[in-house]
Amino acid sequence: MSLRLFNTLTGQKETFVPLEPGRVRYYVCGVTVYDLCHLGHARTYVTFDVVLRHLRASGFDVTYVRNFTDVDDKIINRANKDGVHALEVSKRYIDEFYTDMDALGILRATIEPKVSGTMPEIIALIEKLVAGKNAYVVERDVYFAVDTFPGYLKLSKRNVEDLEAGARVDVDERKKNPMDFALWKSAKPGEPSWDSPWGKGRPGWHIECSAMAFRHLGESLDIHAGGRDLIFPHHENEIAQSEAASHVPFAKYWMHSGMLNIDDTKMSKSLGNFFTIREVLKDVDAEAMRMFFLTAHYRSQVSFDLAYHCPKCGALVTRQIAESLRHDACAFTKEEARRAVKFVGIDEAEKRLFYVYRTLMKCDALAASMPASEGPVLKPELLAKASSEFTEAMDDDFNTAAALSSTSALLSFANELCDKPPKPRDQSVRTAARIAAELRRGGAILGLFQGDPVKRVADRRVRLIAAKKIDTAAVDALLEERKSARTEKRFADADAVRAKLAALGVDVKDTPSGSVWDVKED
RNA sequence: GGCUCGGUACCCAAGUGGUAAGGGAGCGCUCUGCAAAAGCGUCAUUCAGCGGUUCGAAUCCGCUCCGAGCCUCCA
Repeated sequence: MSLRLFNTLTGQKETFVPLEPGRVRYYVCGVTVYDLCHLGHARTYVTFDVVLRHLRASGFDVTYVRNFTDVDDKIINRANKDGVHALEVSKRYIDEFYTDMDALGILRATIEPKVSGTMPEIIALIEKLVAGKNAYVVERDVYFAVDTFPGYLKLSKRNVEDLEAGARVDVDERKKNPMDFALWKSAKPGEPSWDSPWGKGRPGWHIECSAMAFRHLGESLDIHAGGRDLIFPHHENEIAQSEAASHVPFAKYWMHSGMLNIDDTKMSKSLGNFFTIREVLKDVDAEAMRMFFLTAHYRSQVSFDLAYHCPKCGALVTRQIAESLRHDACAFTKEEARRAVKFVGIDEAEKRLFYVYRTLMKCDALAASMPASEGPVLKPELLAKASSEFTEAMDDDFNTAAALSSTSALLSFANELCDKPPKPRDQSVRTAARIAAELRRGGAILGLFQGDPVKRVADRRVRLIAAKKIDTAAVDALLEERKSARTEKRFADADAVRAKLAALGVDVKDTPSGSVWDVKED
């Protein structure tokens, strides 16, 4: 089996054949650093992080370039608003970007260029386009002439008439065609600017990516990726300016990730219906968020569902009620209402994630109970099937949802095995070790299951105790009370104590070595 | 208005011509003094609707209904 991926350019799944055997030139459009990242960014970068990991696991030597757009109108606006220099704004949000991406386990790119560090290349590229008559200078601005590039709109599969019918294109008399876009914009007073043959100014939005890709990867890339919303105009314009200058195909494969919706509408800054990554991570596990994204195919649109609860009585309420800050006799603050919002999909993913970690914990314990030994394992066919299904799913256009489901049989078998290891014991021990290794192998490609299970489970417990405000001293006291009731065989009393503990959100588990407790799952 | 994509069980979701993966919830069972965890079983004669093509359709074609995205800055 070989890797197949969906190419936006051709509209179909194709076998992946890199331009140079064994090597992949991979470019992903990065963020404009003027604000904190939201969940939509998280989904996109998790998606392309998995693509990177799978390419590498498949044996490719990947050069991964992901840029930072640090010269842009929105950054300038932000700088003016905050009364600081534009570069301070971008520096700050690059740091914030790393904080969020690191939390989500997203790997650093091989090269992470910035627009501000690529000016000579950008200017040279624009000069080349002007010299080749694909671009023209008007006063101190430079525009790309879309009519000079026959392949224009081949990626988004539109035609100029359709776009013009939209009638939302800026009417600028100075452009030869309304679709022409700026390569260089002359500086307005107070803006950061760079010297150029056309005077002080800065690059237009699209040219930077072409210049950065050319500089670090050459004129032809294997894969160019980004969010679906970049297909037009951003990627379309990148193709036009790059290919007009180089006369070779800019990227062989174009990959686009689906949008993240909230309440059935795309999450976006302009609509204001967004959650920043970090505000959601206050309430949920980062790895669970990552897993949530991977339970759906990367090209499909994912809905981020919210469940609204009354902060006072806990009842499930409608969004309208939650926003009205009043539910029957309960009244609450906006902050309380926000804290009571449940992220349905992530909560579900978190349950599954910790089922995996508990399973790994049991496998590790069994594996460590005896020195490692050589020999056959139990159900080798189950292991082999899970492994090949996982790889096949990933090879089929990065079908992470199917890959994840291929681990199910392995997980239930692991639990069965660890709970009652069949004899001979050394065979069970080897099998547990093999299953754990296989789960971790697949997990590494998804960027999941790499934590220390004991630590992850313990940390989650601490987090849930804090979130549910469980009084551990009270729990311990009740546990003592129950212990004496049990030793005296006063089971009715013991059960009454169990009920009290349940009311506190605590589950008690009686083991041969005594009673332990955990936070009750919702 | 134009162009795309989608509608699969109570919920999430894979599957794009060979007879409906997986997960969550629910229910039943095993284990347990009770419980939890874990395991097992059960849970869509059917894939928005209606026609058509085919030996065979969730998958292909046509129409209808519904939802979303893009056409302006967006991941």
